[in-house]
Amino acid sequence: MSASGTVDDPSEVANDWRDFATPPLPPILQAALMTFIEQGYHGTTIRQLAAAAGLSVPGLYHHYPAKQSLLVAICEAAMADLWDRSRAALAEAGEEVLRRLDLLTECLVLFHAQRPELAFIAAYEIRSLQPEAREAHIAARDRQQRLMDDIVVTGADQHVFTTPFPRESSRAVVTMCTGVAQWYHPGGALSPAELARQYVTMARMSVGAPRPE
Amino acid sequence: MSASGTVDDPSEVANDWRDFATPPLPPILQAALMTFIEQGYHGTTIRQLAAAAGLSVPGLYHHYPAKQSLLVAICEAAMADLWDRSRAALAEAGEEVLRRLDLLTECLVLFHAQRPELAFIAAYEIRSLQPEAREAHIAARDRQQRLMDDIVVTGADQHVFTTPFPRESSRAVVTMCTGVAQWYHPGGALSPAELARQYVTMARMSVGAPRPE
DNA sequence: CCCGACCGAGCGATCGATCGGTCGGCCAGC
DNA sequence: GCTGGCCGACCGATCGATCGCTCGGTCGGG
Repeated sequence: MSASGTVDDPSEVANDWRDFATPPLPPILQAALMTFIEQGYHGTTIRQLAAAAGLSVPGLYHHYPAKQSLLVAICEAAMADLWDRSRAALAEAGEEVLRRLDLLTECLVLFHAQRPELAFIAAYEIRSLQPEAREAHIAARDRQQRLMDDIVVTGADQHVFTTPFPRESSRAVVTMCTGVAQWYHPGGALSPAELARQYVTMARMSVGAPRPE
Repeated sequence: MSASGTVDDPSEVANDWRDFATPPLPPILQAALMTFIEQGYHGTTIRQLAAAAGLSVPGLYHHYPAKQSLLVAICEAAMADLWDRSRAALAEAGEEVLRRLDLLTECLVLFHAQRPELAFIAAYEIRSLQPEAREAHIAARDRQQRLMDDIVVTGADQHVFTTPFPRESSRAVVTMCTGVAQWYHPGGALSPAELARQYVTMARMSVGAPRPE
């Protein structure tokens, strides 16, 4: 909303889906995210959230009307960020299915390696969302999954991918990319870019596409 | 059915790792498991747990000394069950790495399809375990992961698997099998056995092994 | 002199856990 | 065959602590 100081201009993210320099969340939400990661949503108290944000309890309520709204804001930001990056990656990829598979896989791995906390909460705190927000979140997740489904099914139709089970292979590829968020942390042996290259190869193997050179 | 042993004999589970007929948990823990699935550990109250078990609050405390001990008991049962089945599957498989990959994959998929609730809690409620129990749980998980790691690394050494990244492929295979618990439910289009056959093929593709006929 | 940002104090509700019981079945002694 | 004692299973009532949240302020910048 504010014109001057915001760093998270959605068009900026969409134009460079490989860039993770700009923080994805305002400070209060970032502090809440880290606390939710460690203790879970229901395991975190309002007082802990306020302390993590460097505020008193009423100070926190001045910015967000309820504990639930913090989680909702985090989940919405996570899904929107991944969605924008995915669309940008597919726009860059063009129409060839193999290249679309490569870039969407790269995008998924980069996101889950660079924003593991965001991805973790968005994936495993769905139960803590109240019904309305949960439905919206699930719809966003299904829409995201469909990006990969379309690619793998199309590739199988065109006999570019030889998998006998396109839908299951698609789910498996997305699952293994999503799983990166559970163990990767930025100081690891592999850089996110190197990791993404490995996963591009593994994704190709999983759907029965030729390996890159 | 079997010539020796009773149905409750734990060695029987180890001897028939494909059988999921006998309930894995006593009724109170089973009720607690379903409640944890729906609302998470911290989101569940002692009163809900007691009601789900058909008991009063003190009645529940008569069987388990604390809320935490219910979660610990569930996690321990889950890890022990999967571990016993995996050992039995590998014992049946013999020494050939391809067959070891096939049977361990089948075992993982069957478990995660037949016991999705157990697998889900064991995987995503680790944060809710107190430090001591959490360490033991993580050790059990690492030991379980190592079963697949050894197979894939050995297969790559023997040039039976052509994957350029044995360790990463192993993690990817386990991740995609584990992911089954997140979406499969027993009334689905595929039976657990059919699903396992698909995943055996996908696991082979992921590590670069020849597909089955 | 007003308004957005923020805080100390405290609200009612609910949390996990505990206390002092009740009740039915089992078993030894006679 | 009866009885007194005992124990595991279970419960109503309630504990102190803590929960999410709110009220009535303070205070500095415009």
